[in-house]
Amino acid sequence: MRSTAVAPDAAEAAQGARTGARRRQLLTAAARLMAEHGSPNVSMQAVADEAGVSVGLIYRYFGGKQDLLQAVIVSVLESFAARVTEAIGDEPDPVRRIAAAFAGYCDVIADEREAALLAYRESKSLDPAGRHALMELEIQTAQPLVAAVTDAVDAGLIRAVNVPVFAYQLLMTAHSWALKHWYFGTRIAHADFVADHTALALSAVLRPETRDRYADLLGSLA
Amino acid sequence: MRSTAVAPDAAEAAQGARTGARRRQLLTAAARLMAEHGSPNVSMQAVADEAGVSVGLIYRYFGGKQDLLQAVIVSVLESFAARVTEAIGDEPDPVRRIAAAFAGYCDVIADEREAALLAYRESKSLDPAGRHALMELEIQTAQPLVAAVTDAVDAGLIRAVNVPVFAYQLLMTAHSWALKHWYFGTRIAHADFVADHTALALSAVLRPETRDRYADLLGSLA
Amino acid sequence: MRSTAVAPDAAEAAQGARTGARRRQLLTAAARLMAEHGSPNVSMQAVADEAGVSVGLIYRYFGGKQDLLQAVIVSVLESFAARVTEAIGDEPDPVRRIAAAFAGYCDVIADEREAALLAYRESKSLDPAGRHALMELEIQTAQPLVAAVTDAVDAGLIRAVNVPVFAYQLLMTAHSWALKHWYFGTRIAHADFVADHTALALSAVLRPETRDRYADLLGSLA
Amino acid sequence: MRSTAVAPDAAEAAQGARTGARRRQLLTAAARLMAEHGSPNVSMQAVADEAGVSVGLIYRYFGGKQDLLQAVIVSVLESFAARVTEAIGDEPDPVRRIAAAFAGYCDVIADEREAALLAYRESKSLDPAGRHALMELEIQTAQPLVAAVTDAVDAGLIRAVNVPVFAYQLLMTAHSWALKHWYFGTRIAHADFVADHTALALSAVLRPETRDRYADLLGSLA
DNA sequence: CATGAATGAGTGTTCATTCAT
DNA sequence: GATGAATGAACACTCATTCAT
Repeated sequence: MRSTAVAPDAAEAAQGARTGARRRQLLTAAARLMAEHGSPNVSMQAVADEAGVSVGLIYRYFGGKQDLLQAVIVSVLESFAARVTEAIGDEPDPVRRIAAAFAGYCDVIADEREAALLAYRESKSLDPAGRHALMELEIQTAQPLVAAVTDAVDAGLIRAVNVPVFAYQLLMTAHSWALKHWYFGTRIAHADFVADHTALALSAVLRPETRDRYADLLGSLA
Repeated sequence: MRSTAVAPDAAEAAQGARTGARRRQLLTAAARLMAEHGSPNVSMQAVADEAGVSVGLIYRYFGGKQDLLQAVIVSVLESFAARVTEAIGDEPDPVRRIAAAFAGYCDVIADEREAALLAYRESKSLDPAGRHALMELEIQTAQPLVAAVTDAVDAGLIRAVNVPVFAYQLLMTAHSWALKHWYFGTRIAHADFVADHTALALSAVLRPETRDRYADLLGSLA
Repeated sequence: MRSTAVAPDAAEAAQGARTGARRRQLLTAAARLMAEHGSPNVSMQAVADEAGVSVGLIYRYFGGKQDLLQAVIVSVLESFAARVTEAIGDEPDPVRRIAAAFAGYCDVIADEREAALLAYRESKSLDPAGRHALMELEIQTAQPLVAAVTDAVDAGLIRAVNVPVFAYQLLMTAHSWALKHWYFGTRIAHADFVADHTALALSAVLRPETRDRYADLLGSLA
Repeated sequence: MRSTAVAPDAAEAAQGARTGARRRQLLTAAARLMAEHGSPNVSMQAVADEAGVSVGLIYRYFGGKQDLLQAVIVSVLESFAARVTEAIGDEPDPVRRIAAAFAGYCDVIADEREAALLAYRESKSLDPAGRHALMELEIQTAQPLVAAVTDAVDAGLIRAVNVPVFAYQLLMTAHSWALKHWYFGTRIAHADFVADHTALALSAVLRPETRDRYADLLGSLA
């Protein structure tokens, strides 16, 4: 180290920032390519080229290709979780919070359809530890929705459904826009897709006495 | 050779049978390995070993690895379609036919969980023609369900839902048992999973005046 | 053997004839393909297909691919030798016999240009014995020419040239039509090529006192 | 690194030099093996072993086996052209320049007999573009000879022969030392081969009035 | 920190050859 | 004689990974 004029901790912080930037740069490049072509069809050289760096550099920031793949998926899921949390905001009504969370999931996935498929496609080639980390992350991402459903049940607004089953149903529905985009893409607008599924899901669980209160969410099923 | 008087077409049939048997043998081996490890992680040598034949032989029956992969997926989907059709039987009531078809899908997928994931994971690496063939097949497989929903709407038994959206919702739900088995597997029995989702789906669309007739399908949501 | 009514030796002769026919059939097919694509690019399967038989059958008539290749080259060279001998006829004048032999070589090679290149291209992949056999054959094929030159020298019609050098010069010239066809093919008609080279060669060696006698062969160099 | 002040272009030049050295190293190894065994009988692994590097490295410098083969042939022909040009020197007399060029060709080919055969044997397996490049190169290589013959005709020193036919005759004669070395090698010394053919060729075309001037080139045919 | 040349194990694929029928 | 299914060694080529600079 030639320059000793910088305080160690400041240097570390600066380095940490630079390190974080590099990681993000590499993750973005890798995510773009892997989402488009599938991780096995993306060479480390291609990632390096996309990021505008040399191959060797990737190994300073990631342990290897598998590690990079896992980091990519984690970063994708984390960004999903963040966007969903933001989408819900501070809606106090549990039922409307369910609808908001569902819409949030749907929008995020519609925005990053290819990225959303990554986890489905590639988790098989992750090691058990990586797979477990992913599951934890996904459960966390689902948490806002699970909490909203629990609240709605506790508040007597909806029937006493099996909470995880119902919540994951909504999650899978959001995912299905990506998974079956070849089917839905040409048959229904995304906004209608979200509205229809919101109506279907709520129609299934709303107590008769609360249906009127959410008529706007039930649409034609009101 | 039992007899030299055998008619040529019988001989051809015998050869055809042998050829068909080999194909099936190879497809089975490939399906097992690819379902377990993912096609990119399965070498042709591994498939040959699993099938107990030499590598070269695979190329007599399939054009290459991609062709083999596609044949595996097609054969899986075809067997799914056949089993679903059989599961429905000749139920005359459209609503009960929906329930039967859904249960059929769920059971098939529960039986062959790993195989069901193949199409999701690997279709990215198929050529456009292959992908298109797969989509056609999946649409065909969904047909019984779509028809049942259409009949139920026409008969005025359920509300006027968007048929493909509702039908694919059920399909995705069936698939979700495989896609999220790490989650559901330890939290709910498959039979309960099917019953809960049947109840949820029907509860969402049954007209108030017909709910009583299908109370057995609605379970706790009746 | 069902039919025992045929005398053994007649049967053998018939069999020999059939065997010969098969060999020729296979050689023709192999020669066509190997001349066009080069022996390494021709599979045994391709030869079998071209000949309309099964792969296995080739191994009843030839020891393997190398043996087949050698047989092909030998058969080509033999047919060349036969055609050259025929072309010379019974010309009594040694000088005109040189010209006739040279023209014969040239014509044969022009007729079967691709076949003529086989020996040049493929002899490297023959075993020493095969290579030696080929050399013997080529020397035999050159014999009429060597004899004619020797006679012309002995008769005092041409200068005392180094016979093999001069004869092989003519042979190589004939071959050069095939070897450099990409060059000559678009620049000179084959008849002119032959005439020009006949004139050049004879002009080099004819004694002054005999030039007039062969003015027709010397053309513009007369 | 002698100095860190080295200008960028110097660094680039150093790298270019290293790259060039590697290419040459690989070309030399490939040329040696392919000339000896024929390109189809030389595996990339064998080339790598011969060059003392790993297989993968070859693909950094050449596009593949075909590209390597073509590069080998091109490099051989280029070195031939260079040596021939050098051999001719600045001989002013057109006839003597013909003799010098011919001798140059002969010597180069005698020196690198095996390499000279490469183009003949392997050009069939080149793609059309590669073949075309080779033809261009060969025409360039022949240029000094063609020019010399043209000059000799224009100067009235030799008869009005068909220039390309006569020039290529000489070229083919030079090549024939390599093509038919199994024949000539044991029958005539290379120096005599060159002298005899020089005499033959000039004897064919020299005008009577100039023969005396070149008696030294005509040898026994004077 | 950053580069990219170098490695070598591993891949999909071909094909000469054999042999049961 | 004739077939063609089956073999398995060999090939060209790729790419994750390392390390000298």
